[in-house]
Amino acid sequence: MTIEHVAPAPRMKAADRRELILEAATAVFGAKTYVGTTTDEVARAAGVSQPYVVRLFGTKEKLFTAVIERAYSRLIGEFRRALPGDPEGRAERMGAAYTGLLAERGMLPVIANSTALGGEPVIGRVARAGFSDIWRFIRDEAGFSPEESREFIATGMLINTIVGLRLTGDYGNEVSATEVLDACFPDAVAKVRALLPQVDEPW
Amino acid sequence: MTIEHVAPAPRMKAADRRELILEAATAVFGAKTYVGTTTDEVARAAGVSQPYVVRLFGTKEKLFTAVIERAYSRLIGEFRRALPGDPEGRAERMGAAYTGLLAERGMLPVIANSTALGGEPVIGRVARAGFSDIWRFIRDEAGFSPEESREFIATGMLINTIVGLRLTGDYGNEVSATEVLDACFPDAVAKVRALLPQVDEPW
DNA sequence: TGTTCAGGTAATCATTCGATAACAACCAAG
DNA sequence: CTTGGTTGTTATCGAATGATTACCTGAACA
Repeated sequence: MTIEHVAPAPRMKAADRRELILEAATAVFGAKTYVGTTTDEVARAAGVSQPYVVRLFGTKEKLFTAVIERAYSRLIGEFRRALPGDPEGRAERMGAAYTGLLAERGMLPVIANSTALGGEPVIGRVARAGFSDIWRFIRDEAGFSPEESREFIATGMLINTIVGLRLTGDYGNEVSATEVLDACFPDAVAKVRALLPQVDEPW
Repeated sequence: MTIEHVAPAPRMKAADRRELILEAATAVFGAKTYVGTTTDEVARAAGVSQPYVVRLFGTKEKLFTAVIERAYSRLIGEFRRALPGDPEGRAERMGAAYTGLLAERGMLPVIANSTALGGEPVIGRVARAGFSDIWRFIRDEAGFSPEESREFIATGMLINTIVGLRLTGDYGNEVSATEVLDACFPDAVAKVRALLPQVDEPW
């Protein structure tokens, strides 16, 4: 635990502090994976003490599930805002909404990593629920056909993989990485690239 | 550490023992994620002592990278065996090779999880290298077009996600899981479903 | 102006877990 | 046989880290 005598954090309503910690936690968990990050790192990123993080969320696991739930919730919110308008461009707008959310620190890696945690008893349930919500939204609210849904989700998973692997960092330097990105995002390479390198930036 | 007085493991050539441990480690890492599994669990799954696992591989991290390298290597091996024959059915045969490898304990979750670990300095390099090898194989040896490659990989990532989330098996009734599966694998639902539930079975 | 409670910290504990050391049995070669 | 390398073990350490406890402090309100 880092002992770092510091002026107490300025007073704040617990709800606001919670949101602030969730934002910081998203960034840290996103950069270092669930088990790889300590509650102390989250606390320092949020500018509070480690015990306070634990007290506000109960356990590290609960903190993480809160982060995941928030991420999926935000994602659906973005999708919903992209809904109205010409039905023709709906998929494009929703895709843009997705990449838009990527700009938020840690948001995408958290979502991407969550899909690999189905084996964890508690976290897995939350991750499945989040994914199911997305799927239902796409089918019911957005009205995608099965084939459209599959295509849309698959593209999202591909983005997740590319970001998860940090392949964007190798673009231009490594042949295969360059090729993968060119093949997967013929139109949007620049956009995807511009958004993602910052994923690991120190907090 | 589990103290469990046990008759010494029967003697074996170190190379064979290594392979045996790698197989066991694949199953355990696949079921519980990298940081979630202990070297002691791997050791017990392999029927040897924990310190011996560490000594054979140096560190837990090196053990895991060995597991990943082996997984991608096996995967390319399977793909290569599916290559000869009518070029028309090549993609189908390779897909079958993939799902075939899934039957091996932990193999798929290890590959799937590896794509989320690009942020780890050492493991990330290995994961990227493995993915790049697959990509190069698909382009160069299998001769897929960019669009075919993208489609092929995307489908694989979708499978990874579904398995990673454990949308199959016992959890299948929990959510719209069957719907996801039906939409994503209209032809192969039965096959995929039959293969995957066993991912987490106790070792 | 006292008092009460929410917001927050410092100190410390209890485990867990990867790693190390030291030792023991087996087998092959000279 | 005995000697040396290989295969393995038991015992134990040390660091990391999530959680707990006890305490402090500022403001709102009577």
